Amino acid sequence: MSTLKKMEILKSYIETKGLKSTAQRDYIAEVFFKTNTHISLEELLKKVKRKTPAIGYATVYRTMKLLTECGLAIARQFGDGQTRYENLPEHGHHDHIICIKCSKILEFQNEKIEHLQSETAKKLGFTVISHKLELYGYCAGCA
Amino acid sequence: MSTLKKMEILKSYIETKGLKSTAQRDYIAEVFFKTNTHISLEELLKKVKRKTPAIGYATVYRTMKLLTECGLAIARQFGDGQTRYENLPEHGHHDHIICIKCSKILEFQNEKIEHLQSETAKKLGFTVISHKLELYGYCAGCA
DNA sequence: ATACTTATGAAAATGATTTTCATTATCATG
DNA sequence: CATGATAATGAAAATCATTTTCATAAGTAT
Repeated sequence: MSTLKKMEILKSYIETKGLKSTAQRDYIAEVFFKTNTHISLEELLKKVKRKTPAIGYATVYRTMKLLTECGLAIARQFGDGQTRYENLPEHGHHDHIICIKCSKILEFQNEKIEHLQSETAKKLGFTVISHKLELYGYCAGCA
Repeated sequence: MSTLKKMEILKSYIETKGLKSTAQRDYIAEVFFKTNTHISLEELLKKVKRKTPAIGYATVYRTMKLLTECGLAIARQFGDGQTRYENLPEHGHHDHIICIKCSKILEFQNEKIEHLQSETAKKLGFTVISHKLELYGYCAGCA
């Protein structure tokens, strides 16, 4: 989904909820929609402050909560104590592999796994709509 | 794996690390190994305090860290801000498939998927230690 | 028993996130 | 376009889970 489309969704969500549109919120969302990693709040705040140093971290927290609420961001905890926010990918879906020592996160796709998943589900009478797959282990550097 | 076997593993882990065995730690581990849900530290502490009110929460934290380290517990975050600990199931590992309509949860096992996972990880330079796989969809009754 | 080291419990510290509060900005309406 | 009601902001304080500190109390090898 494009950034433009996401901004539209946000706008209409704000309208339906009777909220007000603000420059800070729009800018935080805009910066976030440009990311393609699992960004922590701290990192996002740093990015945002480059142009708008006056912004407070509470506002960033509030904005990310809003984006999570309306489905434009996915909040994930990988076990290092910090929530990371994932921007919906432009094209399709991916899974994660996380280093339990250095917290490095890689993304991967595997058609065969996806296929096996729906097959396994079918045997149990289920139709798969979505899934979450996270692998935990040691990366090359930490092995 | 039986509770007894887990206690043995813990004991040998403690020995190899040059740690000392204590009544508190043993008791916390024993109580934890009897659980079969995703228990929070608070809940575990409450259970433990029924018999040993003098125990401090720091000790429970320390013990769960130890159990997690030696693979006898799995720490999970479901997004409510609290870490939950999963006791290794009696019989091997399983994943979950969840109906998004009626919330039914089934467990399943699939060797092929596990194999593909470690293969995929290897290509990325990772060694897999554990994983989380959750399928979401409609069960037979809700399709 | 002794000496050395680890474990414990209570309290303090930490770090991420949330809330409070005074002030400012938005927006529908007159 | 002024107004009034209400939401949003930023800074600071509060909260909550978790970790660390520190003095004291075991555990263990000798």
